[in-house]
Amino acid sequence: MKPTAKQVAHVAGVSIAAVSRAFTPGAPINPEKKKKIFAVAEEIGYISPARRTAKAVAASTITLVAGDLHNPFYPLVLDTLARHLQESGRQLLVYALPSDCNIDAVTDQVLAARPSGIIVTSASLTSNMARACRQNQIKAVLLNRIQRDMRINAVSCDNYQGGRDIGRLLLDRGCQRISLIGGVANTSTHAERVRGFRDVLAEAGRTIHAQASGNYQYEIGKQAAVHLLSAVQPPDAIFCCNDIMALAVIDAAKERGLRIPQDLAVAGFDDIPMASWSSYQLTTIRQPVERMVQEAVSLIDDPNIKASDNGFTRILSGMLVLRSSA
Amino acid sequence: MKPTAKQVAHVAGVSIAAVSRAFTPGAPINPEKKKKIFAVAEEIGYISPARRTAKAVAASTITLVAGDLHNPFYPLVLDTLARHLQESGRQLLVYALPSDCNIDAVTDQVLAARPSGIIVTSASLTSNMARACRQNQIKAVLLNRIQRDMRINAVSCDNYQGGRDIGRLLLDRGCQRISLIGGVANTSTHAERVRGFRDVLAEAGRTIHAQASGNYQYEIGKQAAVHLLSAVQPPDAIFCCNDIMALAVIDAAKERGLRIPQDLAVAGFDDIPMASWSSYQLTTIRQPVERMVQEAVSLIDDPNIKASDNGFTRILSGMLVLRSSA
DNA sequence: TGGCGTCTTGAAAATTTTTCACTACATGCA
DNA sequence: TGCATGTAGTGAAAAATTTTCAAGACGCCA
Repeated sequence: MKPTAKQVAHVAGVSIAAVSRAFTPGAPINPEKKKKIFAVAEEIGYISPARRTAKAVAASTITLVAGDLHNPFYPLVLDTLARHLQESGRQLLVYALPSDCNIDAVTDQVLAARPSGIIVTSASLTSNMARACRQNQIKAVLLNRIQRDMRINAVSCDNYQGGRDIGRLLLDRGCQRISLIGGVANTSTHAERVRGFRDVLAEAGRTIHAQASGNYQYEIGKQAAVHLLSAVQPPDAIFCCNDIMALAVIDAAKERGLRIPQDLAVAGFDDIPMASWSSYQLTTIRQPVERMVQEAVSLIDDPNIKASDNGFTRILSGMLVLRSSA
Repeated sequence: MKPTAKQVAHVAGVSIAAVSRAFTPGAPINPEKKKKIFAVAEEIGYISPARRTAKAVAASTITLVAGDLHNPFYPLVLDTLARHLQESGRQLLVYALPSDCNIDAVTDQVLAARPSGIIVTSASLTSNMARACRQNQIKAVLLNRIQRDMRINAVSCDNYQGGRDIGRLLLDRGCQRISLIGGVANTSTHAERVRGFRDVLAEAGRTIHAQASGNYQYEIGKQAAVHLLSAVQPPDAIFCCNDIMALAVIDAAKERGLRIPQDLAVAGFDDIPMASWSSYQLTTIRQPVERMVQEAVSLIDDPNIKASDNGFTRILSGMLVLRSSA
């Protein structure tokens, strides 16, 4: 038996007209009464035909929640996603997280729009948000990040293999004091890139000569480079966990009159457009952005995957791009 | 007298149930009959309560149509706009124009979503799109571009004054062979920046020593630089109409062993994050992104401004940012 | 040809939305 | 202080819309 507004009115102790008014945008109703009506409606599973229509219209929308649009890698993701959705007549909603907020700051807004799926990138999913997505039957996908404690869908480059590839390359180049500038410590991108890098060094009987943290940003990455290059035994190679930091390392090295790669080999991760600029010519791992976007949308579109499932993870190979920095 | 579904049914020669089905997503109805019902409904001004609700929900949405998210200036615009809208409980829809398409490619999609306003950036508005916005009572605003033939709202940096400021600076620096790399010829950003630059040189009895076109892109800008620097009398200063091209010029100059700014002074326009990187330290005009975004949203929100009005233009001052490149 | 399944349709029933009269409350003015 | 006015919220009832259901049309297969 399908729930009706009449039942909502009975349970909430209001008139049927009040229930209808609660669901009609701009109709006069006491806000507290409106809240109560919505609570009861949700409890018994009632949704007005008008809201159902609004929901159906919104179902052709996918939402991107982006934690960092200043890193040139993520505008690429956004651009690719927008074009991909447009090709199938769909729309992209974008939420940009302020740098001092976590995703809980936008959870209510994001879910209120009833998108058919949510893609989160360069931000961590909170358990609050994960629960809310499940309750609202809205699928969420992490893009370029994996959170194993969250049971959430994820699409990521094979960061571990990328880290290995760079480690192998620097060893092959004969580098002796191979060092590392890491990203954000509690992210899978950082952890896996470092783990792959460290494993391949260990397999060759080597350890990371020196390590600093660059928070995935140019300025902090540059400070980390200055710190490492000031050591008594400075590195002769640095793997940076993303390109922006690697470009900062190159800048810092040049300021000290170091030649790239003769005095210092530098490698990054991402292959942002700036990596190919003449001042940098950065050797890096190219993330397969097109494929990653396709897979994320696929996960959302797959009818066999439910919002309440335990999460699927798809790992896609990156590609080593050789330029003159290492 | 408010139009009813009963009237639509009478005019279209169908039942009231058919009219309701036409407006209910997923309800079974012959597609041709559906089209006819919508046509009649539009003619007499009928919209079902369900569709009215969907429309009201969409009215808290603003759409950004972006022609170029690869230029780091525009992700900044997008990020600023998204955050600005979120603060007032609104949502941002994003459409990314493929590089071989004009805005007509997304007009139907964009308008079908019934946003409360459309912001177009790094793309030209077509007369088709302008007309469609007026018919649908949806306000459009050009951001960082002005099209005087379109009678459309626009918000822009004072490109003319910016061009003047750079010209004045290069003259003050004593540069003799002051040259120019332009952007995209039929854009207001190009035209005004060049005009300001040219006017200030003319006022000092000078002309532009040499000129090339860089299409606002790194690679083409670099080719233009190589061309200018290969001349018998190469420039000792180059003003590039955007930062990306200026960074490419610096790269090209360094490849030739030229010192910046002693052998070649370089200036740009935008103040993207990369302009402050150590390899570049670019002197440029900073566009007031926050203010521009605020003004664009203001134009959309202003109840006294109608979609059918002749268009308002707001010009905001940029700021000369001195670094070591000029 | 008959049976079955699918799609579309209008009449009628069910449900939702809107209208209207009323109440309560706040504000301004004499 | 009392009265008039305006605004916001409300439920009953009228109006409008949506859904249900039975019927017809059509295509396919044995």
